[in-house]
Amino acid sequence: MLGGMSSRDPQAAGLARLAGLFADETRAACLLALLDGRAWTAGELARYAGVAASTVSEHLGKLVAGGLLAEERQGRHRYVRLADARVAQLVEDLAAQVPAEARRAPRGLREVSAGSAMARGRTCYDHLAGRLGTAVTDAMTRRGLLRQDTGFALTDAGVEWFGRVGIELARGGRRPLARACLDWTERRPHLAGAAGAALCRHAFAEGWCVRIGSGRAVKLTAVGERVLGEVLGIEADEFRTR
Amino acid sequence: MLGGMSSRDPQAAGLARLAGLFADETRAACLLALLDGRAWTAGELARYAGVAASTVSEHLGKLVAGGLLAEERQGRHRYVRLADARVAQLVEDLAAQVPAEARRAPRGLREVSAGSAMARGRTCYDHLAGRLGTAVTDAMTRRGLLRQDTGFALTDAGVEWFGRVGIELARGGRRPLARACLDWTERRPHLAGAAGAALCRHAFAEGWCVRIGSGRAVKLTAVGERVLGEVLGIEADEFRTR
DNA sequence: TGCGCCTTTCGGTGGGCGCCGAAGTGCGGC
DNA sequence: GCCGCACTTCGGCGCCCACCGAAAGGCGCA
Repeated sequence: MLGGMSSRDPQAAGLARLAGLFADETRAACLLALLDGRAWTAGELARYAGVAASTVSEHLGKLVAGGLLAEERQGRHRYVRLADARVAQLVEDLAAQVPAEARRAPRGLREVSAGSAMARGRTCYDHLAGRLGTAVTDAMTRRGLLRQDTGFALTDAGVEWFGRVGIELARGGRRPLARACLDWTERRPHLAGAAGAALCRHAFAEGWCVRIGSGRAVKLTAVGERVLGEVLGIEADEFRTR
Repeated sequence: MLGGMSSRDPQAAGLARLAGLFADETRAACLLALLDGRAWTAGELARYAGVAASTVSEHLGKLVAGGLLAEERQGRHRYVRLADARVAQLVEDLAAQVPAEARRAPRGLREVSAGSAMARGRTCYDHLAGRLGTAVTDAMTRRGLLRQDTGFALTDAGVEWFGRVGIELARGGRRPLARACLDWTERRPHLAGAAGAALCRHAFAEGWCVRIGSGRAVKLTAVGERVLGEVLGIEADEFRTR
């Protein structure tokens, strides 16, 4: 009936090719690392993933060719980052389906404290995640700014809230204003989309939170704790206990 | 530095393993076929994918072991279907990222007419898609039953509408009531989630639409055209023109 | 009970690909 | 202008895996 079976169904072939980009442990590790939304050099990724520089170079070539990464050459460095928010969402969606038992149990004091810092707060591409992210999302839901009972959308009061706090929402773009992103550590949704990104950007700009070291972990400042208490009514211990 | 590099990062390993299930053209073709939400036998999938029965049998074993498919043995037949709505959403999400140019251009009159039937209306796992799906979604948005401007959620009026039409919404489940599903043919979102599934189930039960032959294409009946005009104000030609 | 269909198991084959080290290229710094 | 560092290219190795045909297993039907 058919011999070599070259290109039977382009849809299936495209899906397989796309999935193939994720289907390698080293490439998957790179994509997960890049979920912090920042640009990494090839060498950093090689050290992070524990493979030779030549190996990671080939992987990055495939990921760029496949449209998942954007690259920027600066002198002798090659910086790569996730191509756009759609790619970031795809990585999130796939990672969220990974069975929970396949998570790493931290070994040693160093990893435990790094892990708990990540659990407290971190960036997820361009928005806030961890307990910090879910606490903000829950508070917005409690206050009627966000509704999750019939889907996931800002309410009119929520749109107004953004304006009152001084965060500009870019309407009209192709990107949805609000969307749910499943949190790995909390196993509950937090606010993503254009509004989540704007909120995160504002939080850093206003000093509500700062990055811890060079990682994706994020720490709430004293200012941030006070402001979030004022504008969202979040109690201070909500960021610590669960 | 490191020899075998066994299990470096369980998260990355899990992601790679999951993606690996999609990363084969034959398995991808099976998953896309199963997106119609129904159960297929192993033999049907083998013929559809154009490979030997023994080959598809091995693939199904992996997909079941990986949790993507559920199987049911009936006599000498092995029926498989997508494990749950989460898996279906994952397949949709991945398929939606496939570059548009990788779509199959239909060849021959038979494929053209089958393709246009699919474009008019079809099921997408457990909800309606194609022009039928987007027409319903657009009408609900126009009437203020669904809001897409600040996310994607039913409004209070929308919840009430479901009750008035006689569709029971299962609240309280883990599944979101409304969620957007990107349509391949229309390139626009349509209603998915628990509400989309309930609407689709109701539409079939009330004879608003029927399946064409044994495929996933769906045809609106005269009754359905009239009822949708009454309850959503959809003009008849909205299903045909775009 | 025996035949036929659907499915599975098994052995074998070929190709694809992830990995490395070594050599090469280009840029920055001393 | 030379050295060093970041990255890339290349050759080669080894493993994994999709594929098939042949044979075996299980079930329905006559």
